[in-house]
Amino acid sequence: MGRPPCCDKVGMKKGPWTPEEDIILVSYIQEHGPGNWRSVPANTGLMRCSKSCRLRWTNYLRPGIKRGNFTPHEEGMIVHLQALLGNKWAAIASYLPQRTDNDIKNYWNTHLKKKLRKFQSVLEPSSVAAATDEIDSEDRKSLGFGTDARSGSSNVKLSQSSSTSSSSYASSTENISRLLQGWMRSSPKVNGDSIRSSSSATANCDLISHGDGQLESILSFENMNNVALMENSTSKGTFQDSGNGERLNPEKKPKAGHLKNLNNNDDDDNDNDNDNPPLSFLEKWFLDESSAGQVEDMNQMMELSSIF
DNA sequence: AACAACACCAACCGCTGCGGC
DNA sequence: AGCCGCAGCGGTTGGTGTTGT
Repeated sequence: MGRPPCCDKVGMKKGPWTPEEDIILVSYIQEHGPGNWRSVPANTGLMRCSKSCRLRWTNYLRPGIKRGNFTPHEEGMIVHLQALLGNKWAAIASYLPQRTDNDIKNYWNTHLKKKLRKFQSVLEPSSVAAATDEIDSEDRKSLGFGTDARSGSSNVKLSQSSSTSSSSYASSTENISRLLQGWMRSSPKVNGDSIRSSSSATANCDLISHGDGQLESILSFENMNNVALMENSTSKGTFQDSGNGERLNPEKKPKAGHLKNLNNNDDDDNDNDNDNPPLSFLEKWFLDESSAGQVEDMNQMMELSSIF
């Protein structure tokens, strides 16, 4: 039994969104702000269910979304966080504010899982020699196994087709997003700082190419600190985009129990959360792990990943 | 050039948990 | 206290583009 799906309503449109629909949705949200999704179809005349509207907004139209290739740093973050959190894509996405959970999930399923598998198979004893040949340097780098100094830019092309399916329409929605960036700056509901800080952090992420240490791309102090600072500076519930605040605010996550679990509930009554940034556990973890035992941890991570 | 297989990703589906009544 | 509606989340699917034969 159960409740009938919200989209069963006769006349509800499904499938890809058209630019016109996007514009309607964006204009509406521009005017009323995100949230109260149920009222969106009714008030806009869109023949879409509320879920569909929310999804379209959060995964595609929301300003501040970065599309296209994942940087090695982002990859590393995802791998690391996935090992930590499991398939809690929303939680993972909260640490990559410019990426949606859907994006990360897709990227994990289509790229990273394979890479990790490849790594794992290659790391089997007796095949270590072959490993260096089988794994291309990009994989090595993005998975955190360091780069050789020759490999230059860290902004490697991760997937030959990560942008292949970007249709002409995709770029038009990018335009919509760009337009919204302007709106965000002027809208009182919007915390433009979050976007700006995110952008700067990402810019830093893009610059990682020290190339000498192992796990550099994953565990760079600088970059972790960027993320942490970013979170800290905005952690009082403001680390969110103009949107409904979902996903971008780790403090909201306890709903799903992600970080609460992480923080080891021994202390979770200890309501000094206001003093402790939500990332304290992760920060420590990252920082500790980055300073020692990196390879072991990577191996451990690989083991964890093998579950999938 | 045509077809098949593969890869990618936007969108959907169904479940869960929270909050209001 | 229990029910109901909603938002959010994670898994899955289907359409489309790309690559290989």
